[in-house]
Amino acid sequence: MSSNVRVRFAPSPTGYLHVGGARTALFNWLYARHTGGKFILRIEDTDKARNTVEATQAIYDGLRWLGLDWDEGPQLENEGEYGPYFQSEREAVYLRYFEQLKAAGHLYEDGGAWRFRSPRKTVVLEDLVCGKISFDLSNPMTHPDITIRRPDGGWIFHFVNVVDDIEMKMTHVIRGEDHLSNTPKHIELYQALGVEPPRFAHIPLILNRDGSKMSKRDQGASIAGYIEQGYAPEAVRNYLCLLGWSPKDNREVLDIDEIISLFDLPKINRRSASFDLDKCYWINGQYLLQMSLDRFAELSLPFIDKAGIAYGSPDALKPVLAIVKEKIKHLNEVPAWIGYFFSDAVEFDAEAVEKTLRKPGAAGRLNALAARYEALDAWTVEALEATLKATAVELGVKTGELIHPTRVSVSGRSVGPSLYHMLEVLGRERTVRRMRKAAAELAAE
RNA sequence: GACCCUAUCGUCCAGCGGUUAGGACACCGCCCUUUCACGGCGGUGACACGGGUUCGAAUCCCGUUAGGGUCGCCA
Repeated sequence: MSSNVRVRFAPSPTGYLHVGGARTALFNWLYARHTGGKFILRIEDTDKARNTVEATQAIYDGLRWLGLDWDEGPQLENEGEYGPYFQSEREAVYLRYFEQLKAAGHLYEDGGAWRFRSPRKTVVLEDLVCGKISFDLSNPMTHPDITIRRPDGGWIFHFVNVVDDIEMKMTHVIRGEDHLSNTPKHIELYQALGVEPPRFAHIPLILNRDGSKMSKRDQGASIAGYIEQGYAPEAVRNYLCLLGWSPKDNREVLDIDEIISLFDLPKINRRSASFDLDKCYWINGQYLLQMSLDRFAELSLPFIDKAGIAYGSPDALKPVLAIVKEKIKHLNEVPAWIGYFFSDAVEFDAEAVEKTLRKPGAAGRLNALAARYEALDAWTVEALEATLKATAVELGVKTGELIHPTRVSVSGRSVGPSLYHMLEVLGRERTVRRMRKAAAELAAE
């Protein structure tokens, strides 16, 4: 399916990609993919002070991480036919439109700056999300003429935004509701330029749990934070889709292809949404649980490498990841869950040692089980379990008296994957050695 | 202050004139499991308030209140 729909995400470089911005980009992207139209990225860098290479990079990184690929814009082999896609490089275009407005008498000078003279009428907006809204702009006190050019020649957002949307042939403008009140002014500009305005869709804002506006410092505000904490991009994207949109049938964990086919502008809520990190966390766990081992390994690798775990080859990693995968909620937890599989320098959790290893008789039980394990024919999950249970009967203790000390002695932790699977992957030699070492250290105390 | 938007469990989302107001997260029980999770079952918990319209209103209208947004030579 293809169409003439053209939508854009037009961020200004601020050094990070805000979840609100990411969600706006996402909805634009969804609409483009749903309609078979084009998704355009344009960098609104008219504010030279904040405009840095790193700040722009953060936008690319965030969008790419979320899988929001753009069809026209920076960083592409073929940027597209309506470039440049940086406002800082579009001076000539703005000048042309500026002269056009001036010649038609829409502009007047004010202290070196240039203002647009409002026609002072009622402007009616047919918003795809908010419906029909009329704005009475007749009072200059409450609706002053907007400035479009500074005395230093710099351009103002309202003007360049409209000019670019005209030049880049946008059919729909999907943006945050914070622009709703600016829209009648933009429409006046379109009309003065003799251009039919695009269709507008103002999407609700994302707020904090307490209803306050989300700022850079708030938990979950920056996309970079999700990357660092080990969220799966598909999970965050899924969660963001649910903020203001739903498939209307109570389903929540949805494949992106299905979301694309179901997504549409009129189905977007009008109510602003509070950001719920708990739910995002839950969705992430669902994705981790359901994803393939290969994908899990791919996403885990950066965290494993960063922790400096010497795993040898990726093949050695797979069996370990396979048994911890279902336990993990955040990818950044992976190193702590797998470290003891790749190093004998096991970190012992003080509380776990205290509660299980230091119990009376633990050393003796570990040695007894270690001896049975050393003599075991087949090192399999089934044999490991049967032997442990038989040993417990022999010793006249509950199986837990064996399971817990064994777990802590080999992994240093009281939580982990299923014990028998863990031992199977760890191997006989290391298992027995670690159990005996722990027993010896306990005896020496 | 003016203008604009919004108002269903703590949070997200269903509901679009007749429902015991549904699902999810979180929370609390129980089950499963001798770790931690997953999973299963159950529970607490909402139509902001006041007027209309209607046989009948969470749903439509008006007002009040509350929250948010805009009113820049920021974007």
